[in-house]
Amino acid sequence: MRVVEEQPRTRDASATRARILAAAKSEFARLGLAGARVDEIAKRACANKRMIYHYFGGKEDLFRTVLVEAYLDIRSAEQDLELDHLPPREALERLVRFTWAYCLDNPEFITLVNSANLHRGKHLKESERLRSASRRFVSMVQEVLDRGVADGVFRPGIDPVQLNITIAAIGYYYLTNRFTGTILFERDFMNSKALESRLDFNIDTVMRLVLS
Amino acid sequence: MRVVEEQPRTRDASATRARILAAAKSEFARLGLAGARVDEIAKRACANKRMIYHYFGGKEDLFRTVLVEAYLDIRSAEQDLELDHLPPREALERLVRFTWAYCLDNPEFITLVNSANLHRGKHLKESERLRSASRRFVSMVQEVLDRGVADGVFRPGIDPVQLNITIAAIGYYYLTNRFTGTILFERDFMNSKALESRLDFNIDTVMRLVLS
DNA sequence: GCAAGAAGTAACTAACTGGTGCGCTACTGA
DNA sequence: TCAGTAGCGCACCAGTTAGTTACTTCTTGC
Repeated sequence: MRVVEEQPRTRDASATRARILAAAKSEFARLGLAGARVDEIAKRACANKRMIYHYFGGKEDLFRTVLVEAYLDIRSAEQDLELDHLPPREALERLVRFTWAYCLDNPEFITLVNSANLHRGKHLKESERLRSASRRFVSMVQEVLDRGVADGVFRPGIDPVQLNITIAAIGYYYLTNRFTGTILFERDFMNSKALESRLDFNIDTVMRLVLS
Repeated sequence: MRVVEEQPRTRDASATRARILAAAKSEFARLGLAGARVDEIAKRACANKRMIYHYFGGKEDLFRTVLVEAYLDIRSAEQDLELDHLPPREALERLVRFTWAYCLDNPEFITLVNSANLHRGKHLKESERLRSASRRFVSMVQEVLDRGVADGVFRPGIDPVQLNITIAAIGYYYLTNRFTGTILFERDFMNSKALESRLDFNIDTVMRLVLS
């Protein structure tokens, strides 16, 4: 049982840290690592710039923290899907829907990942925590595939990593390139009908890929 | 033995312009719009910074030019595929292989497109030339689909734009996110065997999607 | 109640960055 | 031949940027 809440302190290290992190996430997502400004992050966090250096060390380290947290967030959300409680087909469809919805609801995630890769992944290299979370995720998908094969609904021999990449790709690409896509293909990528069509198309793509 | 070539002119506007454009493409691709440095571009182009402002107006305009040229290049290469000379299945497989190979051989293209979208496509907005090139491309794919349906090998009702997006996505995503992918999934994304597997997987994905 | 450390602030700096003013030089057309 | 122009280079600027120094203020354990 939570005792007293804790009275509104004028100083609150963890709250300040969290505000900085949120502001940084938003700014790095909006402008990239090079484009984001430390002063602006501090301003938006209603914190003094000095605090960024105090809590995170520097701009690059702040970016690293933001990035790792963003990845841990999605991995954690994936675990909550509880795919093992569903029949294989439904489980897979649920994963496709989730991946799509997550990118839609967390547009910063996409641009952060893009920035991370622009910098050749160097901000992610050390994180064992992330690697093990990813391992869990792959096993989860592997398990769905195995059950599907056992039930005779999925064809055997599908690599869960390739499948994951494809599921992410068909949603992620559409959303990250929505601006150039809208211009080049002269259609609105983001109205609700377009979004619905794309999701349907993606579910269809994945199902045709795995069904036996 | 070097033949005449064209005598080494001390001044060559179009050559200088081209060197700047090439250096800019490389730098913008490597570091993004905000990360690239005008001084560095000039240095790598063996040109004076002043020339960048003379030929292109400014950093943003230079980026716009680089971006439009990059898009025109891929659209032009797509037209050279001559898909209409091939049976529908072969035509489509050829397109998938081409898209993959193009991203592999022109890694700058991917990061330039990412940068363009980070800036919400604003550098592409005016280019009618690009829109019409894209229109031609979509018709080309539409025509392949139509022939496939007529031949009874493809199922009807497939949207060529959605198909294009998917073909691009499954290659592009793998390559643009190869750094984080390599780390998270603990496998080398770029050795020749991995690349071959991915291409096979992608061809399979697209074929299963369209075959009747 | 008080010392000590943690949270927070403001002003500063050294280096950098996009962009220019201006003059020099080679080519070209009449 | 020679004036005009386009290509080019130097040196500079004003604004910005990541990071720091030196300080004050609050909180907490004892």
